[in-house]
Amino acid sequence: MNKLRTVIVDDHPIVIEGLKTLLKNESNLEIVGGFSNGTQLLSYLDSNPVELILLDVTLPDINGMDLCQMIKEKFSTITILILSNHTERSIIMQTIQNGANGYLLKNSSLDELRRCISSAVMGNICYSKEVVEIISRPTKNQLRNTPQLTRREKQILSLLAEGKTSQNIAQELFLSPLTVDTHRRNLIQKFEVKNVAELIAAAHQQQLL
Amino acid sequence: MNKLRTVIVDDHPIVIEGLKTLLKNESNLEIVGGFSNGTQLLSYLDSNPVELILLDVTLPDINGMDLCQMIKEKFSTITILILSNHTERSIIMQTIQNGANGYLLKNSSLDELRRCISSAVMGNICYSKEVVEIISRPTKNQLRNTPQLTRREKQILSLLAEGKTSQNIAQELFLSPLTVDTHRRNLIQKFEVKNVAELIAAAHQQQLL
DNA sequence: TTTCTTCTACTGGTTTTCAGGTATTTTTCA
DNA sequence: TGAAAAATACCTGAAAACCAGTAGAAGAAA
Repeated sequence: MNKLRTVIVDDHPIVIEGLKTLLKNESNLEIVGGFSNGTQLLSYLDSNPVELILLDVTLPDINGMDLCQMIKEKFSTITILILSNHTERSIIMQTIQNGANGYLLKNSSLDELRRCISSAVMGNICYSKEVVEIISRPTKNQLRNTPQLTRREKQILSLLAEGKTSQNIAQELFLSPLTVDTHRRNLIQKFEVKNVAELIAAAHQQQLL
Repeated sequence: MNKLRTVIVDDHPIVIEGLKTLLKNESNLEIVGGFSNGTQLLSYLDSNPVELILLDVTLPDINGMDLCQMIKEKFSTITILILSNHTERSIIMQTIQNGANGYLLKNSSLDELRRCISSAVMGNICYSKEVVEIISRPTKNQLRNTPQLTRREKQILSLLAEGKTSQNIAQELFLSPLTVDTHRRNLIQKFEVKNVAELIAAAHQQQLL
């Protein structure tokens, strides 16, 4: 098997150099480039074959998440590993959703990096250990504040999220609008929010929609 | 290394039997039980050591996502692999968030199952190939319909999601409430929704909040 | 410099929500 | 079977949102 042509993208040149040094003895890959912004990377990709990209999220011009998506759209066969300091769940999830094949924190060990590279190249999605924890953890926190909803309340909640008015909902469910109003009011109370807009946002955050 | 004590949970007894047969020759694991609902599983776990659970999402009493969370809270060392037919992104994501160590579709090959088991046991999160695709795919579809928002609109959108009224927002941004109203109206138009409730839901779906 | 976009602000009228209650009837389940 | 929880329904008035259209000012881009 040929060596994987690999590029490193990070806004700190030091990190690029560090990674180059760290990886130069790897038998299965060959660092063919290092870039400190997205534009450079994109123009390089246009004229050079690359198999693996180690990509930072924080870049001066295009953020790594968007960049990831752009690359995947054009060159779907390239494997992209995100190498970042961001520990927020939402960022991790979004990179994955944008097609990244893995997510590592920058303090990951070389072993983990190796492991993720080979795993990702084989088509897996691979996370470093801390990242696995981050992904799994938040649920409990979220669920702690999650109010218990009755069946009817859940139903009305989702209809509200569809932009329906109490009137509409009442018609749909063969209820009095006043009843729907009551349920709506109970929902707002249970979630401790001010109005339906915030209710929807809260419900979404707690994955109830 | 000892064999992994493994249980299978699925509402179809046939699937349980099938998996047992399929896995009985695996050198690294030993099937110690098969259950067709969550309650049975939970009471078994209370008095028997288990290292690996192959878990279905659709169960008659407790759904697999919730069950997963309950197990992880009590027995955090148990590895849980979800084995399901559900191909909806949201379900996959939620099982992972609830602590599952992997997600496979039931039509996965034995090879994939083997691969995921060993990967998951080592602390990874592992998906079967189709699942990787599902996770990565939707972005484009979502982003296609995403309206372009101006800076002000984004700002007001997120304030609306906090449950603030036009009045509140106007005060906060030193604007006329009428102006805020206009922005709100433009947002509702751009997203092609009926009201703020639906607006928030739509914005959330498109990861704008 | 002109055009386009964005941000700003207004009029006037209708509909809906929100906040404070109260109260009866079903379900649920211990 | 009896209590608790859930679902149903009502009242009132104020506040807020929604609808439809218009339009000037500032800034960016062509």
